[in-house]
Amino acid sequence: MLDLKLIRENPEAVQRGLASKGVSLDLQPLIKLDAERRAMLKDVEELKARRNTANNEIARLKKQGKSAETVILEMKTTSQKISEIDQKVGEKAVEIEKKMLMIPNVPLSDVPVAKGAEGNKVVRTWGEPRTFEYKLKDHLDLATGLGWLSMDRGSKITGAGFPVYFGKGAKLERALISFMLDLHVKKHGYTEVWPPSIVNRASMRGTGQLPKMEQDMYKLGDDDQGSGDFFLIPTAEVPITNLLRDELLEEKDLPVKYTGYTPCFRKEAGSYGKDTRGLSRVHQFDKVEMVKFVKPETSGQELEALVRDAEEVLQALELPYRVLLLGTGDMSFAAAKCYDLEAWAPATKKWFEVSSCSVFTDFQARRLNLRYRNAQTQKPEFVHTLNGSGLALARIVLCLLENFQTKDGQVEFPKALQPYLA
RNA sequence: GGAGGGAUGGCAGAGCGGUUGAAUGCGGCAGUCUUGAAAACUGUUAAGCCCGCAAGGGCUUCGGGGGUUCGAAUCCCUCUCCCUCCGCCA
Repeated sequence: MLDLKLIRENPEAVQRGLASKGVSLDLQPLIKLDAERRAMLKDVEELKARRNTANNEIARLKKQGKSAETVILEMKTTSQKISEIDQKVGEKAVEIEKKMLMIPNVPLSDVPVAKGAEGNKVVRTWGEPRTFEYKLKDHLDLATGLGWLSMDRGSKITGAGFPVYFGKGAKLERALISFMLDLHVKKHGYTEVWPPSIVNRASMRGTGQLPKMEQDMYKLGDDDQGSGDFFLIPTAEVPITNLLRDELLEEKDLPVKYTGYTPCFRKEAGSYGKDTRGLSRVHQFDKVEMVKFVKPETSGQELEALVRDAEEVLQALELPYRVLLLGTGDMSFAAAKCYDLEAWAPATKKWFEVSSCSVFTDFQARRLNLRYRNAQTQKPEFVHTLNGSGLALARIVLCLLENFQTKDGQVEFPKALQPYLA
């Protein structure tokens, strides 16, 4: 959520920021609603001030044993008026919030402005795509042939896009999860978290998946209005970031760094037929995520550190990759700045996004009502939140299979992984 | 699933229709003492919103929503969550 005050006082700048994200949204109706609400608020607050003094008056009169009838009579009509205006103010506030929740975050000033993916910039690459003197199988043929993966059986028991792993394929998932968590915990100083994979509506709203992207989420329960409905998480970002929702942290406790594994569930509505072979785009996959809560002034450097933490996994796995700084047109709803890591798949001959590292500035913190007490001013301020995949498994498996297959159709996994596969 | 008890400030915990925004303790901050620290003592310390250049003023908030009342942290209804006991269960 953006700061309403910012929108009120600096609508042009906000409008420009939104436009760079490809969002054409007229802020004027919102600004008008806000002005109307504040005007009414002023009226009702005056009435309430009068009521408060009258209440004291009544109490005093009663204590003295005098009659308070005239004041009470006056207050009857005043209270009536108050509740009428209060209701209108409340209606405006609901409308305002509804609009506010639909407005995306604005990009930071150093994000390249572009309409679509063409604005993305490769900021660095690591490793050389290997060349092979023998013909490569793509990951699907390879893994299916080895008996490690079955998309067909996944379709049978659930539906298209739900992979089933067997034998070494299954163990590979477990190995990657352990390997990544160990790296982030032991080397990068994150605290390991094992959260639920089902969250409530408030959590989905807190990180920004709702209300905008509801059609992309798997939803449980049939209660559309109430708070009792649940969602399967699309990423561990949701449960882990919401862990601290509605809390007031101490500055000395920042940064808070969590890492956790969860399965991820995505409907991927509207992306059928696009890049869907094998493991490249599935409805359920495993992911290790990193989440950070930081002081605002450090969030820039924390983003760079986050990207490096994710890169280190790829380096340890010896997978050639490139780092993309996303342009304004390709960024997600809540992000202010985002780097994607893409690993090379030599048989499919494509770069696959295996990590996305973003800073959300105070956008999520506002929705989450997550603040810290500034040690100097002693005032609560919103934290900045960040998260990044470290990394997303299905596609990493895809890349590992294609990069490390041998001439005889086997797979020789990178050294770092071998202790976990033993 | 059944039966009870509870939810109050950063935390712990009083209050149970009218000077209660809320006692007290802890924590935080400032000071006294001290070579310095600790201890002790003194003072101070909620958040959000609105008006205002500011000084300052006002409103709201005692889990969420609704109701009763001139007036609700306090009474009623409802939802959510937590605790205890019983049942069921990996």
